[in-house]
Amino acid sequence: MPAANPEPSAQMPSVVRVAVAAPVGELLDYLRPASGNVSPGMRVLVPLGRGQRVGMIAAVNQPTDLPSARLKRIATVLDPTPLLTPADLSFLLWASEYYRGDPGEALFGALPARLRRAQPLLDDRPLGWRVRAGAVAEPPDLRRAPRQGAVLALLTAAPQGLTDAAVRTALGDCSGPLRALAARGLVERCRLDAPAAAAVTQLPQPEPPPSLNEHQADAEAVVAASQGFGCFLLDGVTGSGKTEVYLRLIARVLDAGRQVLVLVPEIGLTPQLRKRFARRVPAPMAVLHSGLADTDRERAWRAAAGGEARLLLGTRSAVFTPLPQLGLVIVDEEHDLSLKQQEGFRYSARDLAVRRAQQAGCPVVLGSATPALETLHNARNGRYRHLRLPERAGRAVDPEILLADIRAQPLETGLSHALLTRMEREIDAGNQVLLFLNRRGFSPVLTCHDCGWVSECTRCDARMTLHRGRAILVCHHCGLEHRQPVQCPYCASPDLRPLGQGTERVEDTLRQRFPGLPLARIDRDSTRRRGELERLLTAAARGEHRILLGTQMLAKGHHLPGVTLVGILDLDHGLYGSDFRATERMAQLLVQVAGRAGRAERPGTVLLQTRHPQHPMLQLLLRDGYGAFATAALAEREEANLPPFSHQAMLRADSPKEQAALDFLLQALAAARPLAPQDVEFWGPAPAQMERRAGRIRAQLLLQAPTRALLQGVLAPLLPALRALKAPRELRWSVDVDPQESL
DNA sequence: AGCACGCCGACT
DNA sequence: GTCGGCGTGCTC
Repeated sequence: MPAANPEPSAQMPSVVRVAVAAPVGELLDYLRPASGNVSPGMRVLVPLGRGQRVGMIAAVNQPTDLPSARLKRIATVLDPTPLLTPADLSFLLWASEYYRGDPGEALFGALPARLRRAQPLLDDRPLGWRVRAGAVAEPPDLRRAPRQGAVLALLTAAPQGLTDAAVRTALGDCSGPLRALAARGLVERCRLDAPAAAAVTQLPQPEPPPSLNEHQADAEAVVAASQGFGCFLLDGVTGSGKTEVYLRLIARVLDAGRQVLVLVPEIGLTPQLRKRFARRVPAPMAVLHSGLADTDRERAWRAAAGGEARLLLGTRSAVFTPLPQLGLVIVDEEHDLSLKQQEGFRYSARDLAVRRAQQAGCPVVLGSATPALETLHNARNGRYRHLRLPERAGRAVDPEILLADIRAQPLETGLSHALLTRMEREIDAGNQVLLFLNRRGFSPVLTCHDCGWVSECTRCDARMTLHRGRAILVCHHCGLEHRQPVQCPYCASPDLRPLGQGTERVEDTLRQRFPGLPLARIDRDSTRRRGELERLLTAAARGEHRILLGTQMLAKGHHLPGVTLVGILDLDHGLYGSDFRATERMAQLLVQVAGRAGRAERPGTVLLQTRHPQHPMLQLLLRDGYGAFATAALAEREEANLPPFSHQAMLRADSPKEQAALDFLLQALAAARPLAPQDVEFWGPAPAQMERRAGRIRAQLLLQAPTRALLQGVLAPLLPALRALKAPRELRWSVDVDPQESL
């Protein structure tokens, strides 16, 4: 690109390519603004249709196919300097192309909320007051307002202005007098040029690092020795000290003057990790996750982009944050589903992290005790270096896993006699017990004993869950709520019975069975309040609760040293689930939950209740561990030609109208077939697993190709074709490249 | 996503 | 005869 020639000749109008904050699906061409310079990464206001929209310059001096009559001119340049570097832009545009998203959505999605609108960068200088220029030439009579007089005198003595805090320190609370003076036009609000408040946290004296065991040291050395880009799978059992390896690598990279990006699956994990990093990392750190207020988010983003923050810890969207000196990327719990965005722009933060490291020419470390089969496959075929931490750090012993065959067993609210007996034993011995049940609420369905009525959702093909504490029926798929009926809505019988159990019901039973014993239920309902999850887990880690009962939330990376027994109430749906990833998910969950037990010196036991104790994959997992399970599961995938041995894209459609989604996907199939080589397969269109959800009828069409390149080769021309299809307004559709859920 | 254009019902 | 319902199509 001829950078030396910013003003091209008049005959060949060079054009600026702009990503507009509207779902137009492509970059749009505009003429340079009448005045002012533009560079990629600056935001602009552009005319679009009748109105005006915010846009981001993606490229300048570009050729165009468009007749000049259709070209409009950039109206306003919003930023004096680019918000994103060319490298940021190329990464974001690559991502939007790979996931077939809208470039505008990708670019603006990467910005803090205020910057998505036309607002300027946040001004972090402290607010203060100063005397208005020329206002005191003729001092007014303030004898009857001595406080105003005092404030005015104070500010006159400090013509550059004083912060609110400085005024308060000198004269106490003066908000009234200041407002009065401002109303008279004597003083005004201003920004003071003091150092901006830090968006970064830093502790002055880091803790000394513990020594590494041999495996940790080897793993660390391998990554540290790598030059430029390299992808590493840090495959370490729970408690093997992955975080310690991260910390050593982070220290090296920070010492070398570069930045580090650490991605974690969920907000729930950030406070713990943040504290641990803060104790050990002697450099400014910023944190980014969805729980932050807009301004905090913008401060963290700016600190990262400006290079003040040396370490950025965040959830999936943090992968898009500009980090000009990126020297290391870490993805913790890389197998976790929440690293995949499941709505709108559907990207995998893990896969993008790899791409990002490649672009930055730095190593990326994917850490997990239960790596995704995709990742293991990459490690085994040599694309990733496979680093193993086979031992638990310290003196911790692997938990013993027992199966409880619950066929034809009497259960007490889903708890077998075997489990209850063991619970009593551990509790009597003063230990903690963790119970895992991945179903919140009281019972997944309410039925009428007389007529057989069931609590079906009116908008979904699903049952409404009884939440007895709140006395409501809730649909977990669309959020619909009803008051808990006191009699059958169909036959008016009062004999309504909850069927099956969720955590709320198990909690009830346990409180009756172990009266007075401290118990914590940890699920989405009990941790709705901000910081509640953190509070409960901290208390749990201190041993305050003797029984911990919870869902998925409880399975993720929290250190609970007092737990000696883990009871898994029901994972059977994972054994025969219809999604081809169901067993992989089941195995990961089982190993993750099991990992909560016996992390300290006390040996742990895991008791898994199942109706399929003979299931071969379950047997394999328990006998030979996750690695052996994964080998067998990968062999099955290869046999069936499923990912990672093929590559998929899911086309989904839904509409309130009965046939519309299927009709659209039939058109899509007709459009796609001619674009696809022989070895690209189409499955469907077919109704989705839950055909009706939130009042919409859903269908899907799966594309499967032997390589990513072939898949992308079909998607590239297919998307414009789909946008051109005539579809009724109420129909919605989406593409999901590398879908993680195929139902 | 906006925002207008468009072609069929109840109003002055 | 119009005002306007929201179905459909475009935006450089």
